Amino acid sequence: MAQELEPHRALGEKFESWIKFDFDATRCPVRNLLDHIGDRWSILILSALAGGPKRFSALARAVPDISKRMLTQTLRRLQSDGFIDRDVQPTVPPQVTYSLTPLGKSLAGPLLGLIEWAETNFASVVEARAKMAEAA
Amino acid sequence: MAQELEPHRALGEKFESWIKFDFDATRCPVRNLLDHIGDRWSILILSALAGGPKRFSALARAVPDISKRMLTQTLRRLQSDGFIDRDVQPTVPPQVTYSLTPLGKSLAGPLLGLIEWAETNFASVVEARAKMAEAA
DNA sequence: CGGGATCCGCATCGATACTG
DNA sequence: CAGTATCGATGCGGATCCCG
Repeated sequence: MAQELEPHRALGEKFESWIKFDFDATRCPVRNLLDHIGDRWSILILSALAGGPKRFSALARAVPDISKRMLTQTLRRLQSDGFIDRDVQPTVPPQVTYSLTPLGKSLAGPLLGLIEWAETNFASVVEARAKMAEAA
Repeated sequence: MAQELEPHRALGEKFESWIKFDFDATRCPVRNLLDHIGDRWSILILSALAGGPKRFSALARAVPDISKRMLTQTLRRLQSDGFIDRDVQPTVPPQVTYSLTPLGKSLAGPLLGLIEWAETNFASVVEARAKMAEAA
C-alpha cells in the first residue's frame, strides 16, 4: 500500500549494511557524518548560514551562547568538510564572511526534515518524559 | 519553479524563529532533540532497533564498540524520551527486549533522509578534506 | 574585527568488578 | 542475562589574554 518501504524498515536494512564498514568512523559514512555535525554547534551554525552569508560577529550574535573559541573551531571544521566557504576581505579592520557551499545547501534538506520532526513531536517527547518522572 | 521553498532558505527561516526560545534547551525543540539524540550512540541504537525488536545482548553485538555502561545509559534515555519500549520477561535468566515505539518509528523517516545524504555525499566530504589537507 | 594561545574545570566515557 | 557501582583518564568547552 505504501509506495515505498516503511521508513523504519528501510532504516533497519541500512543499519545491517554499516557493519561491513566495521564501524570504522573513517570509512563508515554515517559514523563520519555524526562525528562531524553531531556536536552541539554545527547544526546551529549551518542553520544560521542557511538564510544567507554572515560575518563572524553576526554568527556570534545569532548564536548567543557560543564562545569565540568554539565558533572558530566549528567554522574551521565545517569549512574543511566542504560545507561552508570562508571569504576574507583584507580591509582594516578585516571582514570575514561565511556562506554555505552547494554541498552545505544540499545538507539543508535532510536537516530540515529532522527539524520539522522535532517541532511537531516535541510535545510528545515532553509528555513521555513527564510520565517517566512520575513513575519514578 | 520549485513547488516549495528551497530547503536551505526554509532552514534559514526556521533558525530565525528559534531565537524566540532564547536558545533554552528545555523549550527549544531543536536544541532539545540535539541534546538527546545528538550523541554518539543514540542514532546507532535507534537504527539497530529499526529492523525489529532486539534484546540487550543482541544490541551489544550489533554495536560492537559500545560499552555496557553506555548501552544501558543510552537505552534508558531513549526510553524516557518515548522512543523505545522496554519489555522485561521475569524468567531466569531474565530476558529484556527493546523495540521502537510509534514515536520512535516516526523519527526513522527524517533519520533515513540524513543517512541517505551521508551515503551519497560521503565522497564529496572526503575530497573536500583532502583538498584542505594539501593546502596546509 | 576576527581570530590564536593558554589554562583549567567539569562532564563524559571506558574499563573493571560485582550482583540478582 | 542484564544490568549496577566505582574509579580514573581524556577531552570538550568556557574564560581570559593577546595579536595583526
